[in-house]
Amino acid sequence: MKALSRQPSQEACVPADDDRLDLRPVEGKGVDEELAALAKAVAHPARVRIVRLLLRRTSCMCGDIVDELPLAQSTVSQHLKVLKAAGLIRGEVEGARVCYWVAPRTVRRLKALVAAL
Amino acid sequence: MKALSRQPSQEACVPADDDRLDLRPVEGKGVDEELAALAKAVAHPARVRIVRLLLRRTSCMCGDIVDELPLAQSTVSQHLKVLKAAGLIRGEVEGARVCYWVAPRTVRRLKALVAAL
DNA sequence: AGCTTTCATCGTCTTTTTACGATACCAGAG
DNA sequence: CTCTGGTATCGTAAAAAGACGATGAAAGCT
Repeated sequence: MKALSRQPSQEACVPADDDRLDLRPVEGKGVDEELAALAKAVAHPARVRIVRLLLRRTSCMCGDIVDELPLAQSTVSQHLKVLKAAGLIRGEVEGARVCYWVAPRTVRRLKALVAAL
Repeated sequence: MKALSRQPSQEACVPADDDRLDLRPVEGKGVDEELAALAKAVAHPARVRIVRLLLRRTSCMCGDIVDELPLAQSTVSQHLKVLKAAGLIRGEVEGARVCYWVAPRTVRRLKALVAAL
């Protein structure tokens, strides 16, 4: 059933996310809310850390994130939930574990919105 | 007494903020907190709006911000306080009014930190 | 001196965030 | 099937954020 196991040692573990150019506007009424929402997702040191961890890792990383942070497992899980809700990361159940990776498209969007300031 | 009145129609109202290149690191322990703090300052639609307003205006803008937002004056004042505390904007009393402008250096710093993700 | 305008701060209330332990869930090992 | 390890979710508590009206302070006008 095509188990999509973590790629052993390739460039990154991002499952071919949308890589096209983003043509959406970078300012306007709704865009303010969009930027605010993305900024809020990153508005916590632990979540910044998580995003960085996922970006730097060549493999998918699962709950090893918990070991990297001085927080309880449930708290880390909450932060992951926030990041996922914002679309910054994605997660997929991998047997007993869960594999997380960043959503490059949303990260690019965040960069574009901030850069457009 | 050199009243520093709002420049009538020049490029921007930014009073010659530090314009040198920023050589501080863009990742690391303390940097996560720095980015988180800056992101938090922008993690609200009203504050994004304010920053944009101040960036786009050729004149300084004062409490006209209040007229642009669907919020009470005290609430807007609070948002301005948050932005000022984060170093993203600066304010100076101008007679009975207060002149706000963005701090380009901090905005650049934010852009650098996000771009480095 | 009074009055008005402009803005900040205070006090209060409501909502959201953050954090944790406890518990439930699910997949794999034995 | 039972146990175990890895996660998510629940319940709860504390803290912070967000919003508003009321009040206060300073400046300018009459």
